[in-house]
Amino acid sequence: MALQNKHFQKRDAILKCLCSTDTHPSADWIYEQLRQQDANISLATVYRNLALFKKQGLIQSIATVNGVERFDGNTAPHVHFICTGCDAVQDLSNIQVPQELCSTAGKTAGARIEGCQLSFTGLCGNCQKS
Amino acid sequence: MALQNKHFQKRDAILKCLCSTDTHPSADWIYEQLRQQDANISLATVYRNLALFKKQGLIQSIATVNGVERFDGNTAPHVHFICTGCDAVQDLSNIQVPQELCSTAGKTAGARIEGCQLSFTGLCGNCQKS
DNA sequence: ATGTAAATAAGAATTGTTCTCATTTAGGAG
DNA sequence: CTCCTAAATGAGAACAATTCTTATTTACAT
Repeated sequence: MALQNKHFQKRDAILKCLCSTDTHPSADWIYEQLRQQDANISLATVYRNLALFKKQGLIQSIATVNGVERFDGNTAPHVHFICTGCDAVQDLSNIQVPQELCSTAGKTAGARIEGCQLSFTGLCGNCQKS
Repeated sequence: MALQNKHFQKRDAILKCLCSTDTHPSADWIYEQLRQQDANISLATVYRNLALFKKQGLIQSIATVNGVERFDGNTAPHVHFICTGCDAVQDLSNIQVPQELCSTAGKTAGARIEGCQLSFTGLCGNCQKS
C-alpha cells in the first residue's frame, strides 16, 4: 500500500469540495457535504481551513448573504448575481468590471486597490413565480 | 406649547442620524451616537427600525464589513471603497456602474435586477503607513 | 378618563463564527 | 521499531452580531 499523506486529509477535502461546486457555498454547506462522505469532520476545521485558504489567496469570500459568509474557489475577479429570495449565488461570466474603473477608484480613494466585487441582486426565475 | 408627535421620536432620530453621516455606519455606531444625545435608546430599536427602513426602501445595506452590517442613507446606486485595515467605507462618487451591465446581468441571470453593488477593497492612505 | 394600536426598553435567545485545549497524526531522529 | 516534535483536528465552550419576547409607554381617538 502506497504511503499516503493523511496529514492534510481534511484540508484537501475542504478545498476540493469548494472548488468543485459553483454554488458559492457557506462553511456549513461544505461541512454537510463532507459529513456525508467522511462522517467525521468538525465544523471548526472547515472554518479554520477556509480562513487559511483565504489568507493564502487560494479562495475568496464573495459576500455575506443573509448573515452567512459565502466562498468561491475562483479567485479571478468576476461578477455575481445574488437572489434575495433563495440566497442562490450565480456567476455572470459574460460581464466584466471595466479595468479603468479600478485605477480610477485607486486614485479617488487614495488607496492601493486589492480587490473588487460587483454583484447584482434581485429575484431569480424560480423565485419570481412564488 | 405646540403639539409634537413623539410617537416616532426614536425612529426619526435613527433615520436622521444615518442620513447625516457619510461613514456608512453599523447599527451599533448609530446606537452609540444616539445614546450621547438621548441617553435612553435601545439597541434593539435601532436594529428594528433599520430593518423597517430597508424594507421601505428608505435606506440600504451596502456590505457586511468584518462581520458587521453597514448601512447607507443614500439609496441611489453608487460605488464604495472599503479599507481592509480600518474598515472605513467611503463613497467613490465619480464612478458609475455602466447602465448596460445591469440589463446584461438581468438577461444572463434570467432575473429581474433590483440592486447592484460595486465595491473596491484595499488599504486606505492612513493604513498603508502603519 | 379610557381604550387602542404602534413604538419602545430591557434583556433573553439565537445563530454564525472563532477560540481553547486535549488528542491524533505524519514524518524524522535515535 | 520507538520516541519526539510540530501541525492538524474534533469537540464543545465562548463570543459577538442580530433577532425575538414581553411588559411598558406613548399618542391619539373615543
